[in-house]
Amino acid sequence: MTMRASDLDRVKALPLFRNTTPETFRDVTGGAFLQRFPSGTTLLLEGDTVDFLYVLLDGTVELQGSWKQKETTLAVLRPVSTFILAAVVLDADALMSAHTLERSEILMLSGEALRRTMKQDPDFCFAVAQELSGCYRGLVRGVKNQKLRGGIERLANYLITQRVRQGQPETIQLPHEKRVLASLLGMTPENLSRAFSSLSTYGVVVKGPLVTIGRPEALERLARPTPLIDNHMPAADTLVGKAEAERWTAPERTYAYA
Amino acid sequence: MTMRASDLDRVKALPLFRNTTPETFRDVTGGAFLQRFPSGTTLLLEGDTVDFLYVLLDGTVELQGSWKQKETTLAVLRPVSTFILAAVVLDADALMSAHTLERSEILMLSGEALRRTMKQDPDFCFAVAQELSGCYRGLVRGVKNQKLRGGIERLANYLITQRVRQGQPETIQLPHEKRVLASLLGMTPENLSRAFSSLSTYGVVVKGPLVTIGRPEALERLARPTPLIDNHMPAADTLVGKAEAERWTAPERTYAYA
DNA sequence: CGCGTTGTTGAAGAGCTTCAAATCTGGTGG
DNA sequence: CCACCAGATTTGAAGCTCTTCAACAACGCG
Repeated sequence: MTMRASDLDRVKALPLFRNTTPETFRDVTGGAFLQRFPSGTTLLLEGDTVDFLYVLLDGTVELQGSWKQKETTLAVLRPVSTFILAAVVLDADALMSAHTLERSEILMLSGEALRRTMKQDPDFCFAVAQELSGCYRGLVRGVKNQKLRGGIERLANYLITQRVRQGQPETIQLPHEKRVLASLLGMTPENLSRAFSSLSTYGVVVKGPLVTIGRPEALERLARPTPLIDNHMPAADTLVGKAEAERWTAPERTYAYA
Repeated sequence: MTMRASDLDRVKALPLFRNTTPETFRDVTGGAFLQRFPSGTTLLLEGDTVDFLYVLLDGTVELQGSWKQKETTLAVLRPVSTFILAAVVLDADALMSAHTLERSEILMLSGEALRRTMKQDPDFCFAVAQELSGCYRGLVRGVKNQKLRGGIERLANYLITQRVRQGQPETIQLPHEKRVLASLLGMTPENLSRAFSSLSTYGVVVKGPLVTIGRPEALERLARPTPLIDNHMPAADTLVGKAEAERWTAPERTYAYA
């Protein structure tokens, strides 16, 4: 319950709230409360009624879906991210469950208040629509990634995306356990392990959570990232020509829950 | 360009417009125009700038994504459906291409006008947010379907969904070519053909576009449909108990582009 | 009726999963 | 601080699923 002013500032900095008036922001965050959860806590189960918009302020949250004893990871969230916005807007049941992968700090905003405020403030409502559009497009990218690429290709593209996000270092750090990554990429842990081995041909060396990408160009030739799936800006020197470079200008925001 | 009044009525009946004021409806449909396209026409390519919200009034449209000479079907739309709403809201490039599978009638609404109207009418903006939420949730279902189920299971569930939508007849009709269905289900045409054969064990008999489901209970035991993925209401007599039945009450609208 | 497209079937092989066992690793209690 | 343990990762072997290629059959449109 002890909410630091800096926490609210971080929430205010989210695209969803960046341009809201102070009044609207107060309306939405009015009945909000901050909670701390230990690692491994289940926040929400598939099918649960959703009463709050969650905002992850610190820690890591995994969203997953399940069927017949199988589970799959739909997204791994890091601060600062909102989640289950769509269920809140529709006042519907959750389609995925959420649980913490680390000790986490989560702000819970009243869904009721959010819907009410949307109807009062068209600018805020528009921001919600934009956020939802971005989430939707993130999922479209995810489906294309899943249906059009094989496991090794998905891993290769994942590594390239991470490299870009981490500032193009030679060695990147995997942001979570490999079994979670495997589930996110739609494969078994064993298969992920073997996929990493296959990539040694392309200069990829794995040491625990550290992955060294020795020959980025070789990896990119295999991965063939595209802005229509991967939504990131690659290193300029890996691009073939100006025409191709232009396709990469102005990447959208990334939506982690995609 | 000849737009019948009945066409506008059908658009007005869409969830997106059902509760809008006549003024707002006029604002959005103001500069709209109706176009007729022959079968096989490409309406939009991945990466294209999107200037219009499309409304399919008659015919069939396929949405697909591609990568490295591969293509996959993301949705098959039938009247009355809107598409590429998310790209319009963000004024962004299309992530999927669209083309007609039959001669089609399509209404094109100005994206500019749509965005302007959203900012003026909070109720309409809220309706857009609801629509986007539904689209998002449709995709979440799609990802779960794709990642958690094998090919035969996806086909079995597809057949059950069709049976429900067509009013539980013993014999259903496939709404499009099998190769399109295969792509939608994320498999090759050959594999779909073999999947149909496998289902003969469960009372499924295929004759061209007609599929007879001889033993629905057997098929459901294999398919195990769930409201957290399939979003339809099954026949009451296939449910095991009251508790399970309750999980199926109040299905959401279905979003075909999911 | 003919031809091109669509659908089916067979065989081969690539990709992925499962099971089992052998490390490896991080975190905990002493 | 260290030994220990549970869980995570890797590796191997076997088997299943799915794709690919090729050939053939069926269908539908002109």
